[in-house]
Amino acid sequence: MAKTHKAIHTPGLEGALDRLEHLCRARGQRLTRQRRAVLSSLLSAGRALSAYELLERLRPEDGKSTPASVYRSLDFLMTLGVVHRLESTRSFIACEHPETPHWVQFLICRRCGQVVEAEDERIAAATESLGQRLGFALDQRVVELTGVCEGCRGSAARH
Amino acid sequence: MAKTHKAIHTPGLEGALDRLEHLCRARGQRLTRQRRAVLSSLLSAGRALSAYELLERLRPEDGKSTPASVYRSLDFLMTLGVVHRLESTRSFIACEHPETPHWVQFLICRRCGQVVEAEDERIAAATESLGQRLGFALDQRVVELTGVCEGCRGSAARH
DNA sequence: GAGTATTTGATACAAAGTATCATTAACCAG
DNA sequence: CTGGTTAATGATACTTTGTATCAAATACTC
Ligand SMILES: [Zn+2]
Ligand SMILES: [Zn+2]
Ligand SMILES: [Zn+2]
Ligand SMILES: [Zn+2]
Repeated sequence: MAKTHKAIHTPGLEGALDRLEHLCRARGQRLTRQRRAVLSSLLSAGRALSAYELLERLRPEDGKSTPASVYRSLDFLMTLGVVHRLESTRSFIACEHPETPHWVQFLICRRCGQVVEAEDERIAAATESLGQRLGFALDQRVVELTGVCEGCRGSAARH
Repeated sequence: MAKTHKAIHTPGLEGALDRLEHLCRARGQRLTRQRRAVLSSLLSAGRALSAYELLERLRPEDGKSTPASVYRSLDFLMTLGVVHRLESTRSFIACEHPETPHWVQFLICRRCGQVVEAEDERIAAATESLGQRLGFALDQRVVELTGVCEGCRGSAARH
């Protein structure tokens, strides 16, 4: 009944959890067990998960998680910027470079589900300038580019 | 019991329905009453509607519409390019310039719900080039920029 | 270690989207 | 203007995704 963390070796997991702790402290917000579990689950998944997939991964460790509580934790982690939501797949993914606040773009492979988080300055500049030109004060930018990744195209001779 | 169309005067409605007819004919696809009704309902709404809002607007004229059939019509109209789906608000909107196939961006006002459909070349070029750089063959680009429109900022002195 | 405000658990529900299969209707040919 | 054919719809039931409410638990401060 050792209750030590499972020694999953996800690169950067420890660092990410430390960062989470600091972020919470800096903002005077509480770091709860579930918030930690949600982030760490997303990190070790290594891919985007729906809220309910996430819930299932939490269950073994924490049988009393509910959809509402998972969504609450996800919302919290998103305001901290350490988790992003993919609108076009209704799923959530851990941020790949949460050091800085950022406007990012996602590239999503429709075959293997791989998601790459990019931070392209041309896109950032172009969207910002479009917003200004049309008189919008933007506060959220969803840029999700779906297609087929290189690997999948390679292994797609037929079909 | 006159079953003539209601004489709603939405600018461009007739033109849009004609275009729909031609598109269907050109592709050898069927133009059904419901498909016409869905497009015309979206057009006269003049804003984005959720599938269920749309369903309610269809009901008075066509009491036997169901969610499934509405979604089917929407999917059809989207493949034709005359309707777009807004991922970030889970809603649908008639295309504002369906003449040409296009990659568009949406600006969405979070206060009044206004949606502007833009076709910005810098964004198109930048996203395409990002895709190439990362090895993705893109087939879908979701660019949805949310903020507050000029009008709403004006009338927002307080709050 | 106790106090307090925040978070969570439990429950129930709302909203969004899909599967299946028998029936209907759009289109075409004649 | 018939039918005949095939794609689309209707009916039904269900899955997935997301929220509201309020009492109980817990993270943080002192
Ligand atoms: Zn990020
Ligand atoms: Zn792939
Ligand atoms: Zn359009
Ligand atoms: Zn507005």
